[in-house]
Amino acid sequence: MAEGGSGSPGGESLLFLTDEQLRQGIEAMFFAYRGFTADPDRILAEHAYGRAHHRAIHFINRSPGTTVNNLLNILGVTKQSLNRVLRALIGDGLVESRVGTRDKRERHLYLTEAGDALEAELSIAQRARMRAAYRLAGPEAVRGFRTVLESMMDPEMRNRFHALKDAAP
Amino acid sequence: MAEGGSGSPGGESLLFLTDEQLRQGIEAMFFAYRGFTADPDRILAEHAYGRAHHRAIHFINRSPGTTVNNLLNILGVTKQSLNRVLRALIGDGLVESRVGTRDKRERHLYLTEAGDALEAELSIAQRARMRAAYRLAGPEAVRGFRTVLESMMDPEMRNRFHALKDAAP
DNA sequence: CTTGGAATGTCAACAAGGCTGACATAAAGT
DNA sequence: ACTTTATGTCAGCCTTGTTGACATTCCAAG
Repeated sequence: MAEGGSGSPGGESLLFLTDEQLRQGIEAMFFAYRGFTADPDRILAEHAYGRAHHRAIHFINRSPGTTVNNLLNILGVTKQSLNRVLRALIGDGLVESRVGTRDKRERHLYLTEAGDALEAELSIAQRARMRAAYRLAGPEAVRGFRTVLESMMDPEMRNRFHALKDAAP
Repeated sequence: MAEGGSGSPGGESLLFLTDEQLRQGIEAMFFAYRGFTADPDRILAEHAYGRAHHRAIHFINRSPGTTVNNLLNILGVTKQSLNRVLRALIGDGLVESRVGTRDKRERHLYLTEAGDALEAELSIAQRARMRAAYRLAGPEAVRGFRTVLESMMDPEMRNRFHALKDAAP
């Protein structure tokens, strides 16, 4: 209506940009995300945790020693929200919080052995779903998948995503 | 660890199935979904609604006259949760609920003019983000994107997704 | 050395949107 | 006619997000 995405396509094949195609993409994102979180959600429920705990555990595992503030920016929640989750994880002995040596205001976060175990349980399940989808779709499709997802991110999030990627061995 | 996704790849190029690649895909999904919902979230906040309202509005628009139970299955929430959202939308005059003629137990849901207006506002914003991402990535990547997302869905959700697709003109 | 600002943590209150349980009503089956 | 099933509603609880206020601790600038 406003942008005329469903108008007559130009000379090239722009049929993949019609409103109907876009709507299907939107719905695909919705349904796929449900599948994406389904397996971890089941595991988390057994441990009386939620997605918020999963996210914290994931990114602490990804960047051991990360500060609370860094985690805050990655997760995009308030410190009060994150603090509630971290308190639970620290209290349950899954996460260790060490006062910074250089800057003692900072708390550096690490997974304990128990935290590592839960992280492994969660990520193995989530990777299994991902691996099955990747295998079924093939490498070509996976490249496209990654390309579109990156284009969909806010620029700031894209930077964080790349920073994480590049930090990996 | 458990499935050995990072072991030596087979004869073909299976490097896209390494744990590291899968982890990057997982993180890409997380960050992309944030972008995916960001624009609607902003609009919804102005109207004092949330994502739950958006989802209901989207699928009522997609299948006018759908029953509450059908919507329930698509959204994957309890009827009590959905009811709270529907009551608000009906009370605010965005959705109309008509008692079924054949089976009077059913309520058939329709968007009013006002509901249509909000739906348009939301979906225009969301499609704009999607369109930009699609255009940047190109048709080939979009095909891959769609393929991987479909493979990631639970089978039941994949069926619902296809049913919606095929119902479209 | 003092002070301002930044990083962290805590407490309290509140809202959105999940959930379960209890229940009313209409339709369908026996 | 009575029971069962399907559907929708209401009430209450929980997680996880939000703001606001405030204490603490420390670095760094004046």
